[in-house]
Amino acid sequence: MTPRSGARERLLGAAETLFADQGVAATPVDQVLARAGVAPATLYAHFGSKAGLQAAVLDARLARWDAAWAAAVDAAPDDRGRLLAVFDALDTFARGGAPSRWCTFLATAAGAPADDATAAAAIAADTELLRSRLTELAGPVAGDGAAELAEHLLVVVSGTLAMRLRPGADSAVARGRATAEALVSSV
Amino acid sequence: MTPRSGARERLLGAAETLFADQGVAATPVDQVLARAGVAPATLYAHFGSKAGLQAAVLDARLARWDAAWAAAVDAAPDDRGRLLAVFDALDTFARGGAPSRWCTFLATAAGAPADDATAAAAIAADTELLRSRLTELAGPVAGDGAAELAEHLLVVVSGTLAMRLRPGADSAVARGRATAEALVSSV
DNA sequence: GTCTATAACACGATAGAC
DNA sequence: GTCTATCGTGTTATAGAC
Repeated sequence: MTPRSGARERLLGAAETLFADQGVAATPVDQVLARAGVAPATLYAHFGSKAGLQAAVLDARLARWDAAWAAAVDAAPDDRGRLLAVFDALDTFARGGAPSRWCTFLATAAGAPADDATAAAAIAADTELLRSRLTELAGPVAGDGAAELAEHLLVVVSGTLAMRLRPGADSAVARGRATAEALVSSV
Repeated sequence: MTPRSGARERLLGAAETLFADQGVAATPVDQVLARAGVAPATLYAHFGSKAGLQAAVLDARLARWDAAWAAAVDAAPDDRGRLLAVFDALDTFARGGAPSRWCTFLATAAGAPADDATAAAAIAADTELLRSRLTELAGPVAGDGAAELAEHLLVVVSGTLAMRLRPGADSAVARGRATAEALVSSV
């Protein structure tokens, strides 16, 4: 499916890992090049700039997150499980070969000036996916209150991701899920 | 109390504003110097490095946040209001002369490598303040469930801050408060 | 498309006078 | 303590050969 260009794919993979580990700003282009085993001019031929590479990484990553979440929803046994499957997906996404410290999209927004167009587009796409799918999945659980419950869960999912930056990051998803369960149960 | 050195105070103020607006990494030292109207050597005489300046900004900011939150708690009319006063404080803190895009401490953690000692200390101090005071304030509302409710609210507060990075940042605090109210009401 | 080599620049930090 | 001037380094991006 993906048209193969060895250098291009290696650049995307190297950049995704390094950007996630260290942040985009703290990752020199040289380091991406070294990890990918590619020459500078090749990177600029494909992506035009470091920002272009970053945008390509974000695109690829949103598609993979979308797929991972969809798979977790499919694997859940009932309506409630499907709504909470976002936490299963968060838990397994990193293990499925998607290196992440907390959240690529929030990190991009946080690391860029407020008016950066690339960052704004990335965080907007991620937010839209979260809000629309949560609303859809909340329907069978909350009926007319689906939009409101989805909005609550969007806050909780965002909070779960942010908790990964605080001490005790390892238990962030478990704690976030507990909060989400309390909200779902109160409907 | 604070020994006055005009240049020092101006540097702290300029750095707090610029770091909050653009992020630390995206803010060159030159820009802080220009805004403060101070020469490079003066900054290094006072703070030793850009990281030293950042640490000083974080210290001052945690103290101010602590005070602003405490004031909001005092102004609340009842136990439930005191527990939710953290949202009042979030709403008014920025207006009270504390420039912020989302959260200085989370932004510091997000912008630094995972093993950065300065960033880790800052986020740990902020987290400890949030957790301990929320637990204390949850006591009269939730009794034995205070610790659990506080943990939920810590997730929601973190989520509220993260929502400021998503589209619709202006309503982030209002939406976060609504989520918190749903949790408090379900106890 | 990919390479080697290097240009052009911005940044953090310092030297030395006052 | 504060200034002016500058150094050294690391970084992004490009030129030109293959």
